[in-house]
Amino acid sequence: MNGFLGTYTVSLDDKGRLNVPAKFKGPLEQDSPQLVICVTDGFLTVFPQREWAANEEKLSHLNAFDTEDRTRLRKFYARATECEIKSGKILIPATQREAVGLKKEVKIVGMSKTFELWDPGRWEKEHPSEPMVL
Amino acid sequence: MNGFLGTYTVSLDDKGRLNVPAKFKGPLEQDSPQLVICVTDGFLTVFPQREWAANEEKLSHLNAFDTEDRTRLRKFYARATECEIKSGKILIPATQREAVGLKKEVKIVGMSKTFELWDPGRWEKEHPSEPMVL
DNA sequence: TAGGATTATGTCATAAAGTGTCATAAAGTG
DNA sequence: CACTTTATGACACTTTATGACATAATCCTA
Repeated sequence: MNGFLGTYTVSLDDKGRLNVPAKFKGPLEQDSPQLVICVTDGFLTVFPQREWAANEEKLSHLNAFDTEDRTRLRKFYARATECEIKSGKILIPATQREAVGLKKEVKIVGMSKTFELWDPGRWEKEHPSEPMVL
Repeated sequence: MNGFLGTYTVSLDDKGRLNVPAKFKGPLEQDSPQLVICVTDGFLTVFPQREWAANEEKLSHLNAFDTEDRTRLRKFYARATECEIKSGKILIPATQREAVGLKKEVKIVGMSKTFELWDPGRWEKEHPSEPMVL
């Protein structure tokens, strides 16, 4: 398994639930249904439970008594929400949908260990097609 | 075995499946049926599982928390899709077919470790026959 | 705290996309 | 030229995506 790969356009249902494409369901559900959704730079990042824990680990060296470190920690934690896959769907909390402007259509973009949710308009604007370079 | 060599013209069936020529089937299936198809510069690149993993390796120094690094990672991952050879055929996802303009006929071009899929028209335009020079 | 409103969840029906298999045609081989 | 392998199209069947709806949980106010 290569992790989350590719770009899909999927829909949110009337209640704001994301229909997770089949290719992402496997990896998500086998780990655990738990996941963390985090407001990043104009889009949402979805961490499977295990991956979130791994990242948290990396932040453990930061010092909660240091002002700058505290700011970094806060960025990480304050924008995150714990969610769950249920019946193959993920309910994206309204505040997070609004924070990045998600409407009916959503681009879901694999990033290997995590994946991202984008408003299609913003996605197009920030990712004009260019040749891939390794 | 010398890897993928040569140029063939093959067809996609009504559902967009590529009929893999016999010469490519062996190398593809003996490794593993898994492969990754990636939108490159106007054509598709097909990586056998193992080869993809090797390329991914090259990105391992990038930091998923850094905005710029993330952009590079995204270029790599977002254009890729995990696929599989099944019954000697590979389903090319509709989005990828559209991205590079594949219709019924496809040029399949060996590149040793990987191979490429081209729309014949574009192939001719970019590769007018000329003597080969090393 | 009861009741009404809002938000969440499960399930199903339908349409669309993906998959396996086979028959035939074409190409390659000795 | 007979035989084997390969490529292609067709079709039936399975899986997936989506919208809709019914039910359940939660929140809020009177």
